[in-house]
Amino acid sequence: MKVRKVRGTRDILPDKIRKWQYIEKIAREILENFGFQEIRTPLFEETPLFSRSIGEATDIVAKEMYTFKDRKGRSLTLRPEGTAPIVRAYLENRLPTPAKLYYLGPFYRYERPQAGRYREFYQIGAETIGSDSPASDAEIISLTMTLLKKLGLKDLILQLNGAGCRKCQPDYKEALKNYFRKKLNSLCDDCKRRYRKNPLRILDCKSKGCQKYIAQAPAISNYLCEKCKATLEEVKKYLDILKIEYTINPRLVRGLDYYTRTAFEITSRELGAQNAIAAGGRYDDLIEDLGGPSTPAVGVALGTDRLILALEREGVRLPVEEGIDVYLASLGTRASKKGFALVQRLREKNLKVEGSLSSKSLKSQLRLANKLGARYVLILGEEELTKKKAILKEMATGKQKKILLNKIVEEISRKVG
RNA sequence: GUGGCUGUAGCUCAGUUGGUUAGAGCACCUGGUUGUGGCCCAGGUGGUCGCCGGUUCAAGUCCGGUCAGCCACCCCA
Repeated sequence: MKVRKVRGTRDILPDKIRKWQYIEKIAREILENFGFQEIRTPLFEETPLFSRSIGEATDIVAKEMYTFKDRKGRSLTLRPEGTAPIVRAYLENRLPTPAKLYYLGPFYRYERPQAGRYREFYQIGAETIGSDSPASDAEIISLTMTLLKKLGLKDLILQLNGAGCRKCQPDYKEALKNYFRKKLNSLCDDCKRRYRKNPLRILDCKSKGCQKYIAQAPAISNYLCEKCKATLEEVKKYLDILKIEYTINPRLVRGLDYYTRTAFEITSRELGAQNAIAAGGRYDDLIEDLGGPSTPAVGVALGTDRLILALEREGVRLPVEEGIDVYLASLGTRASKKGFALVQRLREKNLKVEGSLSSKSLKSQLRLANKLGARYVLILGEEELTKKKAILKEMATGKQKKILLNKIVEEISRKVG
């Protein structure tokens, strides 16, 4: 039996990894520009960290976590999202407040795979812990938009909403329940379930039958408390200052229980059903819930896989570097030994150098050099050795000239550098 | 978790109403005379037709199961 990759996982192969590296490089640059610092937390944590923060009733906790027992019987879970581990690390290490942290890496959820949805998926995220200023919300949104635009995405929609807080959310949920109670029989089966579990989720049901009732449903904006209202208004003002376009979607809800007040989502029109590239919001109660002092916070998570998918669908070409600087072709054993040393010296000059390790024909060595995208090829054979010169060929033009062996390193690093 | 579509060389796909050694393009390798790439030409390597079982004299082709991918739902980044 052949061993295959586990369902919902992927190998990111060399021909694609440049894109990933480029995206991660740009992401780091922008995040650092915005004053965020990288943090790395473990891929697995104690299970209660997630079940308590994300919410016992959510799908993530109820049926999508990779939970297992270790050899001492402790219940551990592969991280299904990034915020809870960071809050844990923030509290455990008593990081200075406000803490502006970012992370990137893999996350795990047991879902049915689909394009843009994997069981091992990658996210880039940022969290500002310890600031209740709506400017922080706007800053988080701004950095996300800056990154997406810098990478070349155009077809984006930013949706914003006030999700309410501990004070006003219960009132709104009650109002929703009152409203839908009489219509329960007309709603789809999923919504009947949502009615009991989390009435907020009825609001983004896609079924036509439910839509018409949803349109008439009470809007959360009428139920927000003063603080929630003020926060939303301020965030909008800050976004206006930055000229970031958004639409208010009063029915935007997040799937994780810890979100409060600001909720936002950035979608791409290119993506189909799994169209959320980035999403986030405030979670002003989470830190206290996890045993810390009452601390406001706001964050965002970006789906790297979906980001790449959207870039591909929009036909964006990333400026990734390809090819090597020098390929050394050698003929004969004496030349290949000499060449081996030369390759090393060129590499020490921080050049990308490849040399033939087998004694193939010059023709096939040049074919390989071409395939590797070599800018220059150094040809070294018996003839060159006796004359103490090598041939330097520029692949783009095909021009070649002879260079003294002891001047080669200098000459090439001048040309390439 | 539910429904649907798909599954043939590394990749993209052809394979007639089930019938002899399963094809193409790309990729890969070698060659087109002495030590020179990209184009072109010639030749070559490569497939237990996802896997298991069934129907049949005979299955890549039909049926069932299973696994995987995709689409929608669900969920979410």
